[in-house]
Amino acid sequence: MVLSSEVFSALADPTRRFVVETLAARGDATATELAAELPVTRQAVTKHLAALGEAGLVDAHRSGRETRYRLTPAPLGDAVSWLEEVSGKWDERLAALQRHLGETSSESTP
Amino acid sequence: MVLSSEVFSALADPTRRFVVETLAARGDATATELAAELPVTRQAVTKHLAALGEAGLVDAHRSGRETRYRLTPAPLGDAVSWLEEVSGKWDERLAALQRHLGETSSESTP
DNA sequence: CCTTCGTGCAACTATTCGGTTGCAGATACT
DNA sequence: AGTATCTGCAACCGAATAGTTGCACGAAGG
Repeated sequence: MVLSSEVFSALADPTRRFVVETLAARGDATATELAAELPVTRQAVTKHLAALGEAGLVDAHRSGRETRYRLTPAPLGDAVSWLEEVSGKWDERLAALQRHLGETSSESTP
Repeated sequence: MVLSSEVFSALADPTRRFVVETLAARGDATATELAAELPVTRQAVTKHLAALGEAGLVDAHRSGRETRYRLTPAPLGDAVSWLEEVSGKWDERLAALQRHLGETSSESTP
């Protein structure tokens, strides 16, 4: 179970999550457009977009003098897989414990 | 869609993810036990466990002179919800775009 | 009682990170 | 052509973070 660490790191920052949400809703945006809705400068947003790009969550398309960023949500699925695998292991461990308690319910109860 | 930022932050660190995986598989562990399987000191693991605790992913139970940590996986579900909501929005935006392209396929294409 | 084991707390360090300012290069508009 | 936008790159700064070492304290066992 070896997951790209960058996905969770990318999603750890609130600004970056806002960018992801906005891209999911609008489909498209430039760094300047995103910065207009955020309390940070355009360059900060550019850095965040670079981080998201390294995580494979976003890719850039330059048309003319503006660069539009788009969501590539595949890594989100990887993250979900990891989370569900962990949750699953935990649940089955709990179930095993319940079963064990049932089997030994007639034994000593310290 | 306001998610506790701490969940993704907690999961951003590889050591912390290893701890979560281990706790999911074993159900129980002390900081010293976890540190034995990691290239860091016990104190580092304790700090990581504190971070996971702040994110609500772990809670501590002291019995005698040892403190055992256990997984509390509820926040993982919150993270999955957020991820699926974003993915969902993206998918429905894609579908809307497809529909739009279908409707306007006979119109002018500037 | 004394030793040992496990833990918790504090101080300190190096690196990473989010953010800024400043500037140069390319593209559109009149 | 000349000007106005939009972008990208680099340097710099403060705060957070992952890690360490050192020490003191409570619980078990001889």
